[in-house]
Amino acid sequence: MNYWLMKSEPEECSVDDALAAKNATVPWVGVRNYQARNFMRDGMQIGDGVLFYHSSCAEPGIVGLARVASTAYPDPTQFDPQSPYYDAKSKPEEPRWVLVDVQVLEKIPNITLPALRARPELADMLVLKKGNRLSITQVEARHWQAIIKVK
DNA sequence: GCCAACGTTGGC
DNA sequence: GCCAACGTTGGC
Repeated sequence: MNYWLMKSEPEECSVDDALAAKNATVPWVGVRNYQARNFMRDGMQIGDGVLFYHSSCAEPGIVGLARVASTAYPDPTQFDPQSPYYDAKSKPEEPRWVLVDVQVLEKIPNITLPALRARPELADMLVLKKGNRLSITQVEARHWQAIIKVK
């Protein structure tokens, strides 16, 4: 069992959007970074814990608890010329990008970036590292536990 | 809108 | 394989 933090722009898919979806489950479309893709493809298992994070917004932070709800499968948006995530170089017989389904279990009061930084036990979370742009990072069990306690 | 950080691309 | 240029992310 692993834990992850997954960033989503609320304008794209907020925690409320995800909660409103069928079974509170959304396909995590649009990841176009190999490291993040590899986490989904090779690292994630159904049932893994997910911290739902809002990025590129007024109050970035952790806004929900979720779980990995599927194994990895091809991201359909890579084949859709209308999609901003379209990738002309990806072939259906050899898809370049995959995704997993993410199911929100609980919306929590926003644990903002400043609030995360204020907690010494969370200080070395990957998402808080300077220059971190990765949309999916692994979360250590101790960090997960601390956040469950704080929420 | 600015800018630091970092990933990707492409010429050589 | 190197590395400069360029593009993107994301906090502020």
